[in-house]
Amino acid sequence: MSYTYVAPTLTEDNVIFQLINNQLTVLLVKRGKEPFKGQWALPGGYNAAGDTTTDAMKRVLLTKTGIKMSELRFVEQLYTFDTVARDPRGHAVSVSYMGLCRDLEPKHTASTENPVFVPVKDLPELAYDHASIVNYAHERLQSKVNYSNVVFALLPDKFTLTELQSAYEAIFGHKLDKRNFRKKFLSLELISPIKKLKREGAHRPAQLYAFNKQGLQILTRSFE
Amino acid sequence: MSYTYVAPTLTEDNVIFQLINNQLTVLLVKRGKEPFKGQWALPGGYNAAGDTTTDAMKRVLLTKTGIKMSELRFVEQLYTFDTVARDPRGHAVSVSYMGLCRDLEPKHTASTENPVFVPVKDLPELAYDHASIVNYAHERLQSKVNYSNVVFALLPDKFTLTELQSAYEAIFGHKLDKRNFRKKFLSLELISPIKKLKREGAHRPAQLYAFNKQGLQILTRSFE
DNA sequence: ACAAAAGTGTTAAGAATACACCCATGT
DNA sequence: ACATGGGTGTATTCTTAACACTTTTGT
Repeated sequence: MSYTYVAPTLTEDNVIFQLINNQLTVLLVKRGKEPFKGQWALPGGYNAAGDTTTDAMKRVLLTKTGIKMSELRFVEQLYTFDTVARDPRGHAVSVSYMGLCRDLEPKHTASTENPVFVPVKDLPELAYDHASIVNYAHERLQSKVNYSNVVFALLPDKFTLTELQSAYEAIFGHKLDKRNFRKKFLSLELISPIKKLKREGAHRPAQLYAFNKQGLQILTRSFE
Repeated sequence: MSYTYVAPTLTEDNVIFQLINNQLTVLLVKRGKEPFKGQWALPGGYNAAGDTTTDAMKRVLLTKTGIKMSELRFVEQLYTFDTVARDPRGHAVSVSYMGLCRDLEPKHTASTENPVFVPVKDLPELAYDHASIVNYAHERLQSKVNYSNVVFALLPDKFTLTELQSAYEAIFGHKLDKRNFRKKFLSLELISPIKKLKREGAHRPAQLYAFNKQGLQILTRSFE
């Protein structure tokens, strides 16, 4: 069988989230070529023979947005879509990944105009089926923050409880009760206060916290 | 770029679960060719250009196990693995799917010896990375029965509460409390008693139940 | 003194858990 | 009459949800 085998086009698409001004944003690029020239799209591209899907992700991200994969604090594969090919051949298979980061500035690169983080609440029309991929990623993130500490990847190393709560609110898209949030989150024993306060603005300084462990932890008792 | 593009080998692997004698079983085939000749493996194969991943699944299942995809009562994509190729070329990308069914008998086909449902608790050594794929699928199923009615796909249309509980126990791998299970499951309002009893054996006949709705339903209030 | 965000507890309702006996049938 | 699996309720603990005022700072 294998001697006549021809593989379908394999592509790779990325949903990179970041919190900016207490808003959840996603990294988009403006396509410089047909198809969908001039439209906003997720940064994505071809996955060539010899490259694993993470190799492809690394290359695509760097080429299209100037972001190094090592700058992402959390990466997870999402789903593999049967989709429209990037070229006129028609059908393609596209593996999508979600990445979480903080404080990243995408760079203008040769192959794309204007990589930029756009608030998820206010997305422009996207090329291909990318709107549904963003949606899928957002839902995954929402459920993941519920049963893990993955929010660490979107926060600075030292953060206040208000910043933490605000991250959850940005991800869920709704407000949470301050006292209940603090009580519940502290009971998970994922974070501890550090010997430092955040002094900023004309108000009482805030206790800073840090996560107890680096990396992903899965909770038995879910959050929200 | 696309004129020099060569795609990696794309394959497709299936984890088909079924309940047999109150045990969760998974469909395996004995490989007739190298590599891993003579070893047990998941039914899988090539995904060729022009075929969507579900096209590939349909073909692979029918060819290797004689099972029609339409006989599966639930299908869900699991994960896409960077893995060892089925041929000596090395690297391949493999999309895996989970399927749930009941009362299916796999058939001996030209391309495989002995497709057979094997208890998940007592798996033989598997080819490739298939042991970890089965494990991944099992975890997905365990979490999915918790927040959905997906267990319907493994049960007959009419079933007793004891059969339902036994399905959960087979999936979780541990016993559940009878009174608490019944109280909790009935409170979800997914099933209703029908006007029929199951009479079987020298004991009190059992009330039969049916799911209220066909197809997958997601719960807000999780199960276990 | 005031504006602004930080911090803090209690009550009530609902959910989860632990647990043991009687019921209806076939042989 | 007995063996077999079907069926049922209560009390306790834990979790969730609703809710408002005081504290500390900078200006």
